[in-house]
Amino acid sequence: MGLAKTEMFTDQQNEISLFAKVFGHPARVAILQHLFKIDSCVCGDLVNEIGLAQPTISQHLKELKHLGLIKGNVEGTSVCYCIHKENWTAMKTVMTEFLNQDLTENQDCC
Amino acid sequence: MGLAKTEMFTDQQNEISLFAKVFGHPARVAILQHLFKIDSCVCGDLVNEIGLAQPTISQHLKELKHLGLIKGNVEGTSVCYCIHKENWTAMKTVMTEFLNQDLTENQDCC
DNA sequence: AATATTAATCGTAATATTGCAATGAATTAA
DNA sequence: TTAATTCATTGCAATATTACGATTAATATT
Repeated sequence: MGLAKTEMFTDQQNEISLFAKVFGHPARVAILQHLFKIDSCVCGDLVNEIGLAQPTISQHLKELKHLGLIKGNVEGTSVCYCIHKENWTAMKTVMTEFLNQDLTENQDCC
Repeated sequence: MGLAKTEMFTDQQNEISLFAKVFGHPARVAILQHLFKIDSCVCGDLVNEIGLAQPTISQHLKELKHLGLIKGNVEGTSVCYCIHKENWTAMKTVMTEFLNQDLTENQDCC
């Protein structure tokens, strides 16, 4: 039905999948990498940087902001975006724990 | 249009988003965590473990297998699944590099 | 052979996502 | 005040995803 039955999973599983989902589009990956690369706020040139229309970029930024991974500050007519450090670090903890599950005892039986 | 314009992004950005997308559903997160937890092959009981119908689980397993993150071996009438260690490690390298982008110089101007 | 078991596939319905043109809201510049 | 700039929002079309009943395919058991 196109709808995840989130109630049958743990909070942790749902949290991991929500973070992963937002990284599940190359435009959002590109936006985040650009924000890291310029290492400060970016005001408006994301539309030129990425090759998508302004409403599309705006929508992707909204999703990143909704998850708390970026901040947006209004500066006159433009808006400045940057990585939300604390939240990024918190997200990294959750995702890293998932990725680093222990493999050492695995018998590799297949 | 519901279709990512992958050709306008780098191979790395597309690869990150593909891995992330497969983690973007709690059922697949739960399947992977279960495979790690039992630390060996699991033969068939994933449908009981997760609360979804057999065709749904089978579909999620297919996606995980397609990305190479799990292996599936036929054993009689059942199929045994386990984590594909090498590919998991390779994926982890890609994802960790993305998550660990340097924040130290960031001015946090917002 | 007939039946049971297990898992993949097919078909379909419901919902979500992506992308953008058009528009709107807010500020700045003239 | 009028026009320009910048970005958010709306509305819509195209496509993707999720879920599952029904079926199929393959092997195992009797």
